[in-house]
Amino acid sequence: MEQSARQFRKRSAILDCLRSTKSHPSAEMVHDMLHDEHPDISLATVYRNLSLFKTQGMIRSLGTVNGVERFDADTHPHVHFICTGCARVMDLPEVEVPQELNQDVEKSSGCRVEGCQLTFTGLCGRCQAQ
Amino acid sequence: MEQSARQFRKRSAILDCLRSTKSHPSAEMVHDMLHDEHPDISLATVYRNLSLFKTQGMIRSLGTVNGVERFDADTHPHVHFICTGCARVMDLPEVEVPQELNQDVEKSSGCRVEGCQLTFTGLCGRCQAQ
DNA sequence: TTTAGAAATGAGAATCATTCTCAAATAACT
DNA sequence: AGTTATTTGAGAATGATTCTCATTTCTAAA
Repeated sequence: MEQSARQFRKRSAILDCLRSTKSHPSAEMVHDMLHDEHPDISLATVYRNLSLFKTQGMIRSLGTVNGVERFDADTHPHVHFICTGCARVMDLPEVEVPQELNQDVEKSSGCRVEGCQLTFTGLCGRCQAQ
Repeated sequence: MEQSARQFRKRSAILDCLRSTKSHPSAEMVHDMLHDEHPDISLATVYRNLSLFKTQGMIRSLGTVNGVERFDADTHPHVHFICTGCARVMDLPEVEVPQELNQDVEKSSGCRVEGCQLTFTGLCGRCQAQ
């Protein structure tokens, strides 16, 4: 039996929240953002469902920033910038992801490539001004 | 006064260990590898010195794999492959890092780029065979 | 609609990587 | 040797994440 969107209210609220933000939030940030609409949601439920979505390939993990895992509902290949000053994570939609590299990697290493992550770090404009 | 290599035996042992391996180890892996030569070294000292080297730019962090931070003494730009099966981290020396992207990022985003990380994930040859 | 079984959730405990504290050891410089 | 600054070991503290289990919510069939 298929799951309808309405059946698991908390679950879909978590996914909707992640899909409607560009902040690449952590589990705790998602929990905070949901607080107004779902004040009774548990942090464990947020963690649980983010893990589930991740294993299902519905969302991606961007790795950890300052020891905290960050998530992205946009699973299309794109580039990120992480500010070492304020820990913001931003998309860099203008930057091309070199898709042909996947082939190179598989050829030269014998590894089967399932994902690719290109991330720049440095100071965002806001943090440079300070 | 400069620090000679011999002054801080534990510290330089940690750096030497990281420089002499291609396994991109975690703090605990470094601690284990040092056990024969330095059975009295503390895990806290390994963590402490890896953090120090990182802030000094002598080593790089590759981010976390399964919740554990991995380190690399090779600070030259190069590409990594992380196996989702066995958590091995490998260099991909054959793959070119597109250096000119740094300029593109700074131009289009206004961010000051200080680092760049290109990482592929998937299954290594060993894990594909299983 | 009721009911039984399955899945999801909340609350808080447990886990585990990492950082911190502080006293002891070691090194540098007189 | 004596004095001071740095490094270290041991274990406690921290903090993000996961786990447990009782409760709630949903599903499917009667």
